[in-house]
Amino acid sequence: MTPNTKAPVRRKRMSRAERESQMLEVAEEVFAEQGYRATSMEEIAERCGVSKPMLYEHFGSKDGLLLAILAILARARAELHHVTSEAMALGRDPLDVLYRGLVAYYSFTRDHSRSFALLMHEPMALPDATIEAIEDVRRQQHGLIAPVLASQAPHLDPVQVEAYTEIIIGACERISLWCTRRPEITPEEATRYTLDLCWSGLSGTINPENDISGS
Amino acid sequence: MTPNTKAPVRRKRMSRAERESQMLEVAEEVFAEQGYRATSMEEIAERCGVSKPMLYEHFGSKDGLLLAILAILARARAELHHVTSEAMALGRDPLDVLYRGLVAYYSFTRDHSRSFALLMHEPMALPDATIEAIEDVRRQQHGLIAPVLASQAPHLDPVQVEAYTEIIIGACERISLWCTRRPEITPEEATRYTLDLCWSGLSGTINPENDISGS
DNA sequence: GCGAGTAAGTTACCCCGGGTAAGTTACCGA
DNA sequence: TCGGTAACTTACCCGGGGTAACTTACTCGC
Repeated sequence: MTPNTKAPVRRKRMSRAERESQMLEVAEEVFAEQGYRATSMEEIAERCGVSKPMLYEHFGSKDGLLLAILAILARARAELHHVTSEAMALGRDPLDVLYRGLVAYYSFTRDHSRSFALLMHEPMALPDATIEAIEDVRRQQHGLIAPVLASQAPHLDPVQVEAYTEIIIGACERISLWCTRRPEITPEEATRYTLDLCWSGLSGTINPENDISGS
Repeated sequence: MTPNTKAPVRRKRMSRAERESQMLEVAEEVFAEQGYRATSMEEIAERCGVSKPMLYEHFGSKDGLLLAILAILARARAELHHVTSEAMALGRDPLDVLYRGLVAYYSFTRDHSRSFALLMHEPMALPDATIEAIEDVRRQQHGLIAPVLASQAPHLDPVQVEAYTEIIIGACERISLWCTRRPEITPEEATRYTLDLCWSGLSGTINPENDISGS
């Protein structure tokens, strides 16, 4: 008798803009929950209370949908860029500039952690076991680096050791990827760059007397 | 008349071990060429001169095949770990230890660049346009960071600026990911850790008088 | 009010690619 | 030479991305 036996979900008709933003919201949530590859368009559509072709009407393809989500992120990012640039302009010295930029970056990634995870967390599309394999590589690196830090600087608290270790791992990954784009860089040079920065730091390199504006 | 009109590829029968290693070799190549998602089992099978179910016989699934490749990589990595550890044990001071470790790491990633790219290059499974979006984020960061370095340290050559920028980007990505695992870390703390390392470097933190062995 | 036009939505389908069941071929040892 | 088995094939299933063609409901001019 009750109509909901036949119509369990109250499917409302919506305007294009309304529907679109609802879809984006749902899709971001589902992607973040299950990863990109594991999520079917069917499921997103269902959760929107709508059928699959509607999604295609709005976004063209699964990739298109993801791109639309990323575009939102890009707008936020543009905002970040703007704010950061202004903050940098206010910095009195390079250290201050870096400080402001970093705080903005980390705040941003925290406030947008869902989209950000979608972007940077590779879980998205890789087979589960593979992610494990990748993390194994990192754990191994962690196991190599952290003890050195801990034993050499016993006064550091464990969280600090962890943070430094993460930084070094990130730096290594980035640089070795960079090396594939610049094959002329030898491992020794790569090492030198890495050590210059991680060991000596920028403080010695950047002239503290300069201020941020070029002149 | 000639038999190769009907049998273009000379499909030889092989022993299990022979076939398996051939498959791994081919698969690694094709994955590296086209990415994981874009590669079909059919194509790998074809290039092996064999039919699809053979792949499944050997590896169970597409993910299994990738895992088997990664396992090879893991063995090489174990080798690296061993070599690196020994090198580290020879290091006279922390800097030397880091130096040896880094050279080993970068040499390894270069020598195994194909598998390594497979592992670390996210292209693997993400839609192409998405990769572009991710790279956009990085380019933006690059655009923020590189000018600061360049203007503040004019004596650095461009390659160096690029390297340092890559390191900072890598560090930021890693730390912000780390923050999602440790939500109690504030952006300000994250910034402090990043700056401590990238600005001041480890040299001040690690006591140079300690030698590598704990005692 | 009422029909035309359009935007929102649906059903039913294609096809590709991962994965499998069942059958076929070639090698090897007794 | 013949049986057994390991290497291999054909022919299929099915889930999910993507589309064509059709239907429903709101809106606006008369």
